[in-house]
Amino acid sequence: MFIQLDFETDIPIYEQLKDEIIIGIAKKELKPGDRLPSVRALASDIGINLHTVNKAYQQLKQEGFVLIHRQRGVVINPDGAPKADEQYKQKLKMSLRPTIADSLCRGIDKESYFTIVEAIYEELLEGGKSNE
Amino acid sequence: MFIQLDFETDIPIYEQLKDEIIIGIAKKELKPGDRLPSVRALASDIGINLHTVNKAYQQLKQEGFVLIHRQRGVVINPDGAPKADEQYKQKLKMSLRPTIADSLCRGIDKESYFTIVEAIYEELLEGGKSNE
Amino acid sequence: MFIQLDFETDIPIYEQLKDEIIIGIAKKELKPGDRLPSVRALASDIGINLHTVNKAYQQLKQEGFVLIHRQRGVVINPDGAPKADEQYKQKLKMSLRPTIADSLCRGIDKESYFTIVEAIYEELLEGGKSNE
Amino acid sequence: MFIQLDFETDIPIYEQLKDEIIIGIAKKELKPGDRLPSVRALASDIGINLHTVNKAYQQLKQEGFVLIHRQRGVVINPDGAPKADEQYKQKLKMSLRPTIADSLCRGIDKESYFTIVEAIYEELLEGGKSNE
DNA sequence: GTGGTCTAGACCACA
DNA sequence: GTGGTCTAGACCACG
Repeated sequence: MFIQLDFETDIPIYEQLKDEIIIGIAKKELKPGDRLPSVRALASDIGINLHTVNKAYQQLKQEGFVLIHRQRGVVINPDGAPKADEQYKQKLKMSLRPTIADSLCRGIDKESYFTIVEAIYEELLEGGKSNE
Repeated sequence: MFIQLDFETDIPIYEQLKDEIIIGIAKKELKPGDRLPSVRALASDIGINLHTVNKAYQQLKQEGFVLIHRQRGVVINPDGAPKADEQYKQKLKMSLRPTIADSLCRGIDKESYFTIVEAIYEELLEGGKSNE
Repeated sequence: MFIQLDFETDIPIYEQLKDEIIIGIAKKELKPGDRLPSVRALASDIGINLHTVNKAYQQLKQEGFVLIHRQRGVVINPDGAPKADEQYKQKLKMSLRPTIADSLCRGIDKESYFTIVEAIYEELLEGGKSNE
Repeated sequence: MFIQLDFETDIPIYEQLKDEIIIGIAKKELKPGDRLPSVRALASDIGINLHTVNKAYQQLKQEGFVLIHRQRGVVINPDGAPKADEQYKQKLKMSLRPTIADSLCRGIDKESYFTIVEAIYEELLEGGKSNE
């Protein structure tokens, strides 16, 4: 489980951190019940601000990916993340529409798009074998 | 071609505007050579500042979707948008990975995801029949 | 002597027109004493506004490239353009510095730059053989 | 590194600012990785609006001269500016042609022109010794 | 502290 | 009329 951040992009660091952790969960490199490093440890490890790590953790908790125990620290939600409801799918669709429209304008047809998505699924599903 | 903006979300207005226009192009409601409203007209139409509209137009110009023509104002690029290269696909993939991982964690499998994407393509491709 | 205008660039049309005429003079396609088309003729010929052509002509007059006679219309200055003084050279240098700096940053060394300039001189000096 | 602006000329301030910074990079007064002043600092320093500085910075970013780094602010691109391709050279040539034609008409021959360009190169290349 | 966004209102150049 | 530039001042997100 490597955390790779890009300080030059305009995606906030805490978002990137969240994303990396969620990808880790999706890949099953992080399993329900697993402990995450402490805010301090992770911050100094990556070389970023405490608040930044904290913000990521808080949002992950808010979204149900992790639980924050006083004693045990931050752990991956043993029950797994909350299942997607219709509202989630609706938001997903809304967020996807602009990028799909953009790629469509640039000549990426449905098949090419699916190929790309397929590649991501493979990376997420197969990548889990080498469980870190 | 209706421009629908959400002033509550944290997506910048100029981004939403860009997205709407790109979707319009994808749906072929906006065709190569078509004129867009003037910054002032559109701004007062939507009820936002002309600089915000201008920012959207400038970025669309920069990305090759529109030309800013001396006489005719802002025009959909007659040559269409620049075709996607490998770099674009790579960036697309990178931007898609986190959302796919997120939905995967929430129990949306590949088939469900494809269904959603499929629905978007239908909306974009079929919507063109009723040209605005 | 073809006037080629680009309506998509951000260089004003009257500037482009001026440039084309000056290039014509440099190439000796336009010789001292030659008449230029009337404002009206040229405007309708190129499909631009009267005022635009007029502005170009006025500035060419102002810079000494042409004379505007009541009867004979616009003619290339029989005495040639005014010779460059030190002030002109100074301004030229100032205007060149940023582009040279830019190309230098992008890896164009002095030799490459000279090669480009050389090509332009050839085009201007040799092109005159086929006098329009 | 002094920023010298001319408020009389019709060259936009943000362009002059860009030019000054690019010249600074060419002269190696600004080296890869160097930080530029914050928009606010530079704006109040020069006595212009922060949006004007921002516009210059944004365009420099867009052209690859600087990165806008989350933590470190605006930084000279550590990898240097993107190398010139054929398209760049073509545009350079196009932009040079009118000024060369103009100076040619005014009696500046190739040798005189080269002398001027030579002087600029000396200023840019030698100036680096006295690193500000 | 940084840059990002949005607003408001001004003036100018261009066609 | 169009877009381009500049100013001024506000609020927010990020780290």
